[in-house]
Amino acid sequence: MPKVLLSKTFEHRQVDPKWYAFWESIGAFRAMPESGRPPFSMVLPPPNVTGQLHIGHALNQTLPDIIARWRRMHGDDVLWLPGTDHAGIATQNVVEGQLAAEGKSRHDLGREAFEERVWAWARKSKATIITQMRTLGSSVDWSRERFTLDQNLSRAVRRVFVALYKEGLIYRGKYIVNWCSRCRTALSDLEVVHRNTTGKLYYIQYRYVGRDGAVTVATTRPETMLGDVAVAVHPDDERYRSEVGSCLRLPLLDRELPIIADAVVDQEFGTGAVKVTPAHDPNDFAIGQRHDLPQVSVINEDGRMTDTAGPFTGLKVLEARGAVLDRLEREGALIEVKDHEHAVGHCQRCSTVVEPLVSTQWFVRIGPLAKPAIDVVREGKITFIPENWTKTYFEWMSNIHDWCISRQLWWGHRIPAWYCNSCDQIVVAEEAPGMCECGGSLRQDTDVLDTWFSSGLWPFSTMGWPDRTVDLERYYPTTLMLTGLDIIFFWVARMIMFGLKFGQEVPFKTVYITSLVRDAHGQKMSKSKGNVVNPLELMDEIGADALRFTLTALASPSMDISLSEGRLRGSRQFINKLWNASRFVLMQLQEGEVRSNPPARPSELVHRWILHRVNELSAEVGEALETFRFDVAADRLYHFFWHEYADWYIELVKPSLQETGPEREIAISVLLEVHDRTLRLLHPIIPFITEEVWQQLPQRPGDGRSHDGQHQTLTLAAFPGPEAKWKDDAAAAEMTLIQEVITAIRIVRAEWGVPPARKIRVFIEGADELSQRILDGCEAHLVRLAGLDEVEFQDRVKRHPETVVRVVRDLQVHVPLAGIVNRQDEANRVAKELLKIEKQHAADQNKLANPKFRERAAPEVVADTEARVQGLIKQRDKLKRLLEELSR
RNA sequence: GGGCGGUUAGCUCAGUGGUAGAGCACCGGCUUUACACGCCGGGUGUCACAGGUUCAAGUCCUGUACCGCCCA
Repeated sequence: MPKVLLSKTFEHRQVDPKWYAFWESIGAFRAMPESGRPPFSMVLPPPNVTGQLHIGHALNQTLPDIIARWRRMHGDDVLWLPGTDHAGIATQNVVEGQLAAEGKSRHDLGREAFEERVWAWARKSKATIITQMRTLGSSVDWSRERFTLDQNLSRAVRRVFVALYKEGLIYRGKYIVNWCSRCRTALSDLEVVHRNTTGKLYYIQYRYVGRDGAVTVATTRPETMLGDVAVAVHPDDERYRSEVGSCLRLPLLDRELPIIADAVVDQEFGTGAVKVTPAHDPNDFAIGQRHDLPQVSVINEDGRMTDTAGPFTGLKVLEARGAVLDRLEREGALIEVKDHEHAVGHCQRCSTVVEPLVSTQWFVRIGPLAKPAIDVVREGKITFIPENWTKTYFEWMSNIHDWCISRQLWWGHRIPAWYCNSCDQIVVAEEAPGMCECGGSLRQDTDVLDTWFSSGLWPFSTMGWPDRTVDLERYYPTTLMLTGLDIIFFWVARMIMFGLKFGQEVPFKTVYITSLVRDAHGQKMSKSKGNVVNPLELMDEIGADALRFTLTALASPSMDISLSEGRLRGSRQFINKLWNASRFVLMQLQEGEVRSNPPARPSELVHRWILHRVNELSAEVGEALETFRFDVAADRLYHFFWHEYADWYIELVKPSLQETGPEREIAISVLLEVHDRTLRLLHPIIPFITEEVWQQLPQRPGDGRSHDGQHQTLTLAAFPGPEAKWKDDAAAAEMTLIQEVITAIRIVRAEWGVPPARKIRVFIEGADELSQRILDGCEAHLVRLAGLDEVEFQDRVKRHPETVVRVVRDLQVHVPLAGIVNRQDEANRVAKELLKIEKQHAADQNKLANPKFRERAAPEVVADTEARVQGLIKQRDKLKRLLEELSR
């Protein structure tokens, strides 16, 4: 009595959560520092608590999960440490948006209540994200979950801040920064996104002081002229050389401006003379420092004009621009206006135009941290994959500026600096100091740190640093960093800098950079375009495995992923195929079927062949994963499972499964062996369905034991590697011949419309001793898979006018089709094939006729070509004879 | 402006200097009791374009066009 154990369709909605809960309950994903097994660790940039995971996260969870599961099956002690990031400005913005909807601002709540509110949101978001990660199947160690604002992680932040401050690598000062007037905070360079904008270039005339004549300057931001303190020209510019040192009068405000020479001025831009506004332009700020110019601030932190702006005080920047232009025009100082394309900086989080302005902030002196971080990559201690990201990394790291780390936000790590209310002492300390040396009371800096300050510490702060913990000793440096390209600067670069500085070592050895997931037509997903794919909805529809398989199959290096419907459908169908083939296998088992090992070398060709193939597959998949070719691994597995194992092996083995005795026993043992191995190879990519099936297969007692020895799980079963004993190239070659003969007969049937149910006779001519032996042994297979009632081998088959003949290598396959075949049509078909063969033959013949080819091509290539030509000649001659017979 | 990547079948993409491939879609035929999310058969192509290197180029080099990303 066969036992049917699997439902007719794969119910991912029931199956997936069941196994995730099981894995967690047996501690399958827990790192075990005392295990003595080789450690493998990943601490990846965590998702932030602004909301939920998107499809890009699905990719960046799936790929490391494949690696983690694969390494775990190899017996490594895997630590994949999960967590979430507080994402200061982003999360604050989300909650502020919610407040705005209630008609409130954070100031209405006050700092403490607001922080409470953000915490509440963060907890909610975290819960959502954790659910999503479980749904995806991420095999992380939840017992070690961290959040960037956890107590210990905050302590690590303070420790680092204090240490860098003491070393002079953190300083406080008044410099020009990027300012978002909506978020009311400073931003780092990375938080400013540049968008090409068509604006205007305004030409404004500044007259000389005390004499006739004028200099025209060009600017895209005329309102900043109110803060001008000089006009700069290039020292080599002949047009202005003699004017350097003269004075100009600033229109509207009558301020006197010297003409200065500075090599940074671009002679090609505008008139070659530029206004200098040190308080509102980073380049001008630098010029101002070189020439000891004053800073005149005319825009304040609200984005309005300051008192210094004279008649324009209180106007918003754009209003001021209009008003300034009006006045300039009336005074005849506005000479010309041109369209001008340029990049305008916007706040990454709220898209407000960023205002460069001078402000007192905290900075990290980045040079001394960047240099070693560049060196370790140059020395190969850290490798980027794909390799070309190395260049991007170098490019950015070599042009890096001091990093503004203070943010005027309420959500984040409060800066551990205190100011004395009595003197101008600043106390920087890990814990709140009592009072100032002078006895004065202290107040803590109200600002928080840039989120990415804590990002840099993530690989080791999560492991307990600054304490010397067991985890830190064992799992740091981590083995692999895997993340998106947009994270290289925010996280990866900072982790390398801080890792070297405080972890004493590189934080990871390999950095795998994933691609962007786009929509079906390669468009970037965005809410405004409405093409966003929600991974949870998608998984609900097709299951996590189908989504994972799709992402994996498309994850080829450096290529963005277009999430095409066709690919998703293909994966779902593959999962279905896997399910049904598994059902078939289980249906063959008897109650209490015991798992026995297949014989070392079965006598049946099909068994030797499939064992050889699954063995080769193990090698290919292993190698693909070693080299991060996720797409190759998925492709090989798909092809093997469907088009070798299911299409051929299962079909070929069916009769043996109906038998009793040794024939069936051997067939079952091979079938189970191959099925089991394939499930293991597939498991890292599609964990749920493979575990569901594997649990139903009879197991060897020792396989996949959980850590406590109480359970068996595919997650902890050994990942198959290639084994010499299964290698059998002869079986592969013999099987190919069988497949070619069967296919040839099937083609004849299809071409002549022979109904599948109708059995036909076939004569095979010209078989040598070897192929005769092979085919003889597989006669039953030919009969079954080609729909025959008889196959005969003859040295010389008598031609019959209504027999179709196909040439397969040295063989001629005769298929009598009396009453069906049309001689003329068949003659045309043979003529067509002959033409193709002759064309190929001519091409190869030409090659061989070329003495240079024989001289310079690799000997194997020449030999291959010669062998091919011999084959083509034989085929050609046979086809020619056929054609003659048909034309008679 | 600088850097990087891409252009291969209708769509989404692999491709190691040596006879152009996969999935989906499509066409023809099938209730072959694991699977119609299936089975059998079918390739539908100027490998963006122009030069070059080579016995041999989708693959290497140079340039052009278009698309995209990053940085300024």
